[in-house]
Amino acid sequence: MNARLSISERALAGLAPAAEAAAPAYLEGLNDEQREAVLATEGPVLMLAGAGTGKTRALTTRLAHILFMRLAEPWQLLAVTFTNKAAREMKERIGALIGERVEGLQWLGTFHSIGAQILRRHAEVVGLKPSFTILDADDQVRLAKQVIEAAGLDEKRWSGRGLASVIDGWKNRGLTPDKVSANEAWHFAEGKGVSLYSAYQERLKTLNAADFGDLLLHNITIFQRHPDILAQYQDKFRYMLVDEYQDTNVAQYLWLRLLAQKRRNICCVGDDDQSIYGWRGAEVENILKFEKDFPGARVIRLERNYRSTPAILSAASTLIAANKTRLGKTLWTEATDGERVKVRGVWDGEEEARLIGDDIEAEQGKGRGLSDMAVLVRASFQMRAFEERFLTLGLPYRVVGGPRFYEREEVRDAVAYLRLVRSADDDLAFDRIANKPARKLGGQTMQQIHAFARAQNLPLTAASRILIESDDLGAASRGALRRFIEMIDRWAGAAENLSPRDLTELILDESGYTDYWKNNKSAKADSKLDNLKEVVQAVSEFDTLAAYLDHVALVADRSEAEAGGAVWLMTLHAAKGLEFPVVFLPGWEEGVFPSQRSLDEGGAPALEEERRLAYVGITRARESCRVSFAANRQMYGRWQTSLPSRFIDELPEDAVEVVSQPGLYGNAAASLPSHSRFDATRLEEDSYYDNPGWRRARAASARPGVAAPMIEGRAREVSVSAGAPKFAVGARVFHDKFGYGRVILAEGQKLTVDFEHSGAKKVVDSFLKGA
DNA sequence: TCCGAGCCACTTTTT
DNA sequence: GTGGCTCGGA
Repeated sequence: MNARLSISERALAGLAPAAEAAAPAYLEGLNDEQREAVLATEGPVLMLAGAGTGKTRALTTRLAHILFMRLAEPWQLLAVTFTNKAAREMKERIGALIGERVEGLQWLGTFHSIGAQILRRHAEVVGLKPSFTILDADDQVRLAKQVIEAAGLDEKRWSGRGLASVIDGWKNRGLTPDKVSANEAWHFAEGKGVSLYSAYQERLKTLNAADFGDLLLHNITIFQRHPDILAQYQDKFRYMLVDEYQDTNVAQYLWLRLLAQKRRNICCVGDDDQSIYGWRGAEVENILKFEKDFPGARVIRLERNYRSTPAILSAASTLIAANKTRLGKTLWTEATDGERVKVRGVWDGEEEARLIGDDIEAEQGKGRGLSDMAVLVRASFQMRAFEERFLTLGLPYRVVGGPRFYEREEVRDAVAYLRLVRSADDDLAFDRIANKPARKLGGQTMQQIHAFARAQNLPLTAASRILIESDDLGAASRGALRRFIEMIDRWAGAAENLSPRDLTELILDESGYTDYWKNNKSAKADSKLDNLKEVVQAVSEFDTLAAYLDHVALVADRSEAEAGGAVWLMTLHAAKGLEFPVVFLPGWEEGVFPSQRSLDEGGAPALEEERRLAYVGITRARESCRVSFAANRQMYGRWQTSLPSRFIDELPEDAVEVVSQPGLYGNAAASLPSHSRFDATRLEEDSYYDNPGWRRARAASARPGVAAPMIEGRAREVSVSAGAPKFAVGARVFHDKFGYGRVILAEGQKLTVDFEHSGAKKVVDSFLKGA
């Protein structure tokens, strides 16, 4: 074991005869595994950190420790994260430990921001100028579209979006056009995929631009072509730290491996059970094969959980154990009590939203803060039911996600002006704002400019300069184009003397862009103007236009209003890394979660990823975790009957409490003339409720004492209303699925209707409208 | 240039 | 059910 002691471990041991006594204060309060993760500074380390096990603490302490021990200076540490938020938090927490030296951590950031930093220094190696523009997803799609157009392909059949995503996929896997296999080239446009990819890359070079994928891919190319450059970084980075390693894609993996090859002081932190980004290129494989990639790697498991109750942990652990491809670890806690995971079956999506709303109000009544509660959904379309319900209740809520500030039309327009002023070759920016506001540069004129630029192989601005001196354009268009180009030139000149803020104000004013929205009478105009002011505000925080534009492209965080007192509503993906005392997990139905589409497209591995998503969901909860599923759900305007999610069956019985309502099934059903409402649904599909989860739900609800309704009052309402028929025999009705018909038999809620097109069917009254 | 009709698709989404 | 996009006409 001694041989495996790291420099820092030996250093610490050598500090004093009693190492314990000499241990620095920052090691106090760490458990054994965390401490091991902090001290094992030398050689490859894989830190498998389960949910809620104090990962962030361990890794920030580790970095601080390296600095305290003077094993490296701040600028010799490479620490990569996926999100800006994670990078920021890490920096703050290290700062709290080491003080102002934290400012020297210039290589702490996201993969993309660090990739961009390196690329700016060696841009010429891959044919770019150091001032290259970073394109966002939207620009990428536009560019891809142009490439498809230029190749004369049917744009309906082959969308820009499609090409962009195929190219993205290749870039995520570290493939430059020459490395894409012939077989894969068929993934797009019948074999033209690769030539389109090459054309796309050529266009990027002409535009002096890089997309997100390029930021890393170009790095790899540079490292491979110039071993001397690689060696320089290998020497520089004495210690490397990678957060969320399970989310790395192949390109990121290759990048890391190149950099770590020499010193091998790489510490990857992650949790294979929380890998939920496979669909955008993440390879769980990376974390699974770490020990193979780095022989002699030390694997440290953080399994002691400080977040959740035993029942929540047991539910999560049992569920995730059904996955085959995992390294395996078991969370444990010293906590002993706490409530079990509640599983509730409801009639439909609306009722689910209503009951969760009631639960939230009940918790609030008990003194729980609203921001202590979160509703986590699989897909954003599920949010609507909750928003509607919360609005009705007047319950403050906050949606995390959605369109981000820098993705909004007006913000992108304003930024496009700035981009064009900074880099005249930025054709995408030119295209975007040349005629916004309208300045007589309509589609006709723009097409002529494009055609000329393409023929001469020039950027649009350069082409425009020539065109305004020629007679190729009509007098009106020529004048309009001249005024536009002169405006750009004037701003570019002004940029020398003005602060970014003043320049931005000047541009927004002189271009007429602000007036464009002032004159717009739509309801959106006000908020658009506000957002423009926000842009000016944001710009004024930067010393140079270039710095601002990089910020926009790379650090464009969603602006999350930090207002307390609101229930959280977000997707499971967005919830990763967060925790809440009370978590609601609605929509656990086959088809919704696991998502049918995911299963169709990804098969067994995709199912495992869905299961990991369920695991992430459950482990967000500290005290209370409430899963629910609906028997019926309206999707895309159609009613669908659904099966409880297989994940519900995978939860351990003893950690779960099934909470159901009378009137749905169980006791109250017995009081109905012949069938429960659920029996009525069985008429349509007999096997739906013949599965273990459902049988268990029924059995549990029949057991007295276990199935106490969560909200008694409401539940009783449901059961009381269960007997009242809504339509009389002979009534004309409308059904979403079957159309018009006439009621021929009524038994409580269960009606037999003779439909005009599909004949007699047994249906439930709630699916019917009067007609 | 702008607006409405028709058509389509529709998980997750950082950088 | 809904929103986004395209196309054609005013």
